[in-house]
Parts: sequence; structure tokens; C-alpha cells
Amino acid sequence: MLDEHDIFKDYLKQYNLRYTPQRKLILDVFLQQSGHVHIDDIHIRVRDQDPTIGIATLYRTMKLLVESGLAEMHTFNEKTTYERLFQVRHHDHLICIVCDKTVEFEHPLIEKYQLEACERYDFTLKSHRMTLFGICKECQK
Amino acid sequence: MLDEHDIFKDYLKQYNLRYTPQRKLILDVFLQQSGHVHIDDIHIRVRDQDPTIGIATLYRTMKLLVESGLAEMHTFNEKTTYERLFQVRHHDHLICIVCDKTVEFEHPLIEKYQLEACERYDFTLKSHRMTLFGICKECQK
DNA sequence: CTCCTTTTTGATAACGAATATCAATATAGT
DNA sequence: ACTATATTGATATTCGTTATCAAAAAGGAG
Ligand SMILES: [Mn+2]
Ligand SMILES: [Mn+2]
Ligand SMILES: [Zn+2]
Ligand SMILES: [Zn+2]
Repeated sequence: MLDEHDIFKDYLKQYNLRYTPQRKLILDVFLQQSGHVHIDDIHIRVRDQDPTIGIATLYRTMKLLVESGLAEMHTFNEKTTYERLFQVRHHDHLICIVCDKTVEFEHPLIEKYQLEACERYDFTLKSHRMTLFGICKECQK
Repeated sequence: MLDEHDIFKDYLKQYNLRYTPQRKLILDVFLQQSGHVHIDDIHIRVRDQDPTIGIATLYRTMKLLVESGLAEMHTFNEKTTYERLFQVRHHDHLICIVCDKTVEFEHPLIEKYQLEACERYDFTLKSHRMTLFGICKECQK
């Protein structure tokens, strides 16, 4: 079974790009994280293992991870976050507008009707972004 | 029946803010637009009628329009756009990732299941953002 | 109207995330 | 070893948006 490093290598090879130590390290660090990770968090942990890595390389590599399907980029608030995508079940997000708490959920029927809506307008659905904003139980008190 | 200017005046009064000529003009211009309008477009048309209005005032006023429920802010791509909200039926968006064409749609069942998902996690739904990305018929050829 | 307080304005500086630039370095293949 | 190409890190730059601040405007009270 292919793991994330194989996927990444394949993607890089496909575009004549190289599997460098920096890219490997960034992927390693990213895979150790869970949930929605900010680029600064990744930066700190990467520099922990190799202080010479520049921020530009980090941005460039995160972009490659997204393009290769290993990461998903979120822009819920101002700061973008990254989330593991490969072998992680698709889900949408429910965010508390008071405390920023996030709940991950998936509704099969919503996914189904999204496809339906697309077909009605002769679109081929490629991806979607659905985020619900509300107030969690604790913040309602 | 209240129109947008009344709504705006009420909102301003509520927070001890003033209904100034600049704010009136910006609202006037905004209401003449339709669809998803970029701030530069509004700026051009505003300066056309009053060249002394500064960009800061425009940003500040657009924020007030959003807060008063008259406008909705979208961040589909890099540039944020504004769309009339009052007396305009709620809808979600379907965007072609090739040509940026936008289709507006609404699916009652999706809205229903969004509420359902919220209730399951004890959230009070306040708003949602759903955008489908696909390839339109023309761009598939 | 005059005086006083608060709000608003416009010019411009500042911000910050992300990208572009570019010379030095690393890599892969011959 | 040699060559061509890709990559890197430091840094400058971009660009939408926000903060700053002195001057102007607005709203009341008398
Ligand atoms: Mn998630
Ligand atoms: Mn719309
Ligand atoms: Zn909360
Ligand atoms: Zn298209």
C-alpha cells in the first residue's frame, strides 16, 4: 500500500521535481500534526529539526502537498490552515463564531444533493467547500 | 415598507453612528450594482460622483453595510466581493474553476440537512458558506 | 447662533501573509 | 567530472486591508 511519501514522490517525479531532504522533512513534520495546522506551527517544528530551512521553501512545499492531494488548505478566518487529506475521511466543518471551536461532520445526503445541483447546471463537480457558522452549546449560556 | 436606506439609518442610529453624505453615496452606488462586486468597481463609480471620497471611507462603509445586513462579503478567490443581501433570495454558488463563471443556486434539502447537522452537535446555526467548484459545459470541450 | 463634544473623514503610514527575485547550491544523468 | 536543470534561503516586493491622526463635520444644549 502506498503511503504519503510514495504519493509525494510519484507526484514530484511526474513533474520532474525532486524529492529533496527539505521536502521530506516538511512532509514528515506535517504528517505528525493533526487537525487544522497553521503554517507557523509547521515552521517552528521544521526549524526545530533543521534551522536552515527558509520560510519560502515551506510555503512552496505546502503548495506542492496541496497539489499532490496530501493536504487541504482552509481559509476559515484570516490565517490559512492545512489539514491532512490522504486517508482521512472527507468532512465539512461547523465552527463556533464565539470560541472558534470546530466540529467535523459529514452528511451523505448533502453530498448527494451537491452533485445533483451540479448536474442540473451541466457542471462537473470537482470539489466543494461548506462551512457552517453557529454558536456552540457552551457559548450559548 | 422599509427600504435599504431606512435599514441603514436604523442600524447607524442604533450604534450612535451618523448617516453622512459619503455613506449615503456609497450605499446608492452599491445598490445600483448587481451580482458580485469588487471594491475597486465601487470605488470607481463612487469617485465618479465625488472624487474626494477616500478609499478608507469606502472600506469602512462596506463593513458597515455587511454588519447591517445589507451586503454579504464573499472570498471566493483572492479578491473579496460584495453582494446585495437585503430582499435578495439566499443562494449558494457554483463556480467554474476554468473560466470563473458563477451560477447561483439554492437547494432546500441541503439547507434542511445543514440545520439537522447543527442540531446534532448542539450548535445554533447562524450562517453558512457553501461553494461548489466544478467545470462548466463550455470548458469541458 | 455659539459653544462643546463626539464622530467622521481623507491622506498616508503600517501591516502581514504570500509571492517574486536571484545568486549560490544541490541534484540527476551522461 | 561535466553539464543542465531544479532547488534553496535571504530578502525585497506585492497588495489588500487596517491603523493612525489631525482636520472637518455633525449634533445637541443653551
Ligand atoms: Mn477538518
Ligand atoms: Mn451570488
Ligand atoms: Zn463556542
Ligand atoms: Zn467554465
